[in-house]
Amino acid sequence: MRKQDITIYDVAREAKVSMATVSRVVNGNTNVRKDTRDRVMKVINRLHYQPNAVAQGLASKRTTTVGLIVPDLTNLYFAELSKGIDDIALLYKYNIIITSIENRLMREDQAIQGLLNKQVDGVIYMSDTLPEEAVEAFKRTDTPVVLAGTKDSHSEFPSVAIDYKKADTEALNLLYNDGRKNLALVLGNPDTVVNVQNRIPAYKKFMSDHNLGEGHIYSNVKDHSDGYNLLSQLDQDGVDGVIVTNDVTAVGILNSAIDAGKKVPEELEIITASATQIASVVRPALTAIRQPLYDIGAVAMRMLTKLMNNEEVPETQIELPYEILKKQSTTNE
Amino acid sequence: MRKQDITIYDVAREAKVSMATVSRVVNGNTNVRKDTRDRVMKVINRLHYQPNAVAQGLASKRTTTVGLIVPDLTNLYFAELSKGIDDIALLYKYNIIITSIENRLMREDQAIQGLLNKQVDGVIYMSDTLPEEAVEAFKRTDTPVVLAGTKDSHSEFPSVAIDYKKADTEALNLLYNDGRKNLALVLGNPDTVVNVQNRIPAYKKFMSDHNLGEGHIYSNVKDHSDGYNLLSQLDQDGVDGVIVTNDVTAVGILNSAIDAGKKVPEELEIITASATQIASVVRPALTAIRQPLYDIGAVAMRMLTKLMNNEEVPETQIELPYEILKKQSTTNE
DNA sequence: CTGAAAGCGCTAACAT
DNA sequence: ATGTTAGCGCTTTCAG
Repeated sequence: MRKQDITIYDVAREAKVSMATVSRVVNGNTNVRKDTRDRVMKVINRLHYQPNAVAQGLASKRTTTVGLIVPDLTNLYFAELSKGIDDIALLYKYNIIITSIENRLMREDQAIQGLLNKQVDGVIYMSDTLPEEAVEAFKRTDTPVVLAGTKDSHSEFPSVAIDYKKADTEALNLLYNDGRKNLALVLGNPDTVVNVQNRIPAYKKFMSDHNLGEGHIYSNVKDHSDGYNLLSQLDQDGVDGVIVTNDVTAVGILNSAIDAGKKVPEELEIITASATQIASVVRPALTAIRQPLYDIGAVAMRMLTKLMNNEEVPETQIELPYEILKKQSTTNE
Repeated sequence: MRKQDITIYDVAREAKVSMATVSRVVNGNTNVRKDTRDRVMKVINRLHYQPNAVAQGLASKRTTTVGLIVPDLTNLYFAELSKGIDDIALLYKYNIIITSIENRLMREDQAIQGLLNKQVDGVIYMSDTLPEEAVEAFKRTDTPVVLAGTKDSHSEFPSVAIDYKKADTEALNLLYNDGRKNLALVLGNPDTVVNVQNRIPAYKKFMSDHNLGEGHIYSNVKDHSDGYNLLSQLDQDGVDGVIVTNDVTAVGILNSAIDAGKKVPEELEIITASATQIASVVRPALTAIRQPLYDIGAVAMRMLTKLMNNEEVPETQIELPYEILKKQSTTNE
């Protein structure tokens, strides 16, 4: 496979020690006399020896590799989560195998099984939907899993996220205080755990608490173009304030309004429930629930390192603080 | 490691065949009688046997894993490239190990070495800079490498990209035909191969061919805020048309202009040299050189699969067609 | 502190 | 068509 294939055996021979000793110095085992350690190190450097991680993995049953399951890399929401994960993984010397499941050729449970076959030491799961087969796949294994930026319906798995209910309620309240009474909620997939258990109930409760009627929930609005096309419906329904879960979708609505000569925020207020770089870069900039995506990823990965080392993890259901960033798509009165 | 650790040996015993035969059916080897194959398959399913990819990798010296080296996952340029890579990798059943090198804790050659230690079957390199140590690291190995969305200075490595010189010249010409004479070039890192060998020479040649003087090249303008702050300099230099390599940077300039009440495109035309989703989502939408990022990634990965199988690859320096997307940041007269 | 030896789970000749 | 037998390169008892 490699041009030069220096093995631990070559080093042992050259340094006149056993492979066991070489293994010890490679792994930083302290039970090696300083001068033998130095001698071995010298040979390692001279021969440019590099341990074969696959062989190490087979022998030690640890691959120092974690698997990431993510719907779509080109969605900045996941990219920013991944960055937090990646930085902490680097810190703890773990490699990352990424499996993208947007492609319909790959189901969630297949993705999980594939990672387990690769003997990853842990998995971070970022998809907003966790099908039953995926739950089963996780339960069949001892490999630890952490959910990042999402939750499962029974809180069976460790997770790092924010309090979506509270955040949405606060956002709705902002619109309400700006005088908006015809509030709408725009969702992508309406069947995700977060939507079913948090966003939709929070919305319904808010509407009923404030006697605002049934309101309007729009589902399956997933990208810029869906958002763009939704505007006419919003107009028709007389919506004057809207929470949009995905910020690219929110930008679609915004651009549609701009192109139609509809004033944002005067005639329509928009809040995106997940701010990525895109939300801050458009004009008018979008008021947003800022989830600490990088931190969510980082904390999730940190928790996973503990789980992989069988360390004590006192709290496995973590909620990080969010922030409501008031920008130009709300009047903020 | 796993709760249930069914090995090929267990299957062999239960199916009353040798492990070799089990291995054969697992790997789709045809030299197995149909009824034994069926019997083995039945046991595999009953026991939920899953091959240990690490052991397979050690024995076969192939890991069906490729390494990706990427500067920054949250840059859509790389995310879109990665998506193309990922889709083709899935098609050919390769897993992907991602190594991000933006973090200063990780040098290019260390990233490469790390991937080689993991015994990846191939590497796709996406960073726009390829330091000498990285070149050396690649040369020390037989593991194939493909550059995606970038080039190396001596065309030593297979690569998939576009003709940057031609594209830039065409973009400059568009500005010129719109009547702009004070043209500028805005770069991130000025020392990348693409900038040094393609963009800067193309710019200089264009300026001199059209007697437009020295022109202005601005370097190290890397993000939205850098772009935002650059506007005053552009004003000072009387620039009326600008090519910006990074589209987030371009948006920074655009937003700065909007906020300063400067009309785009009337007073300043902007073309971004790499269009991601962001370029099309801002208003006015950015005129752009549309690089087929997804395709570049896909073609690079496809080429890598051939290289990994020692197949013939007639052309290793591939240039894909680009497109100039005329949008609202140029007048397009 | 160091070495010998037995695997880790699988593939790949080589036999039969 | 199937079985036998060496490894792949390393870690990890177990002795000493």
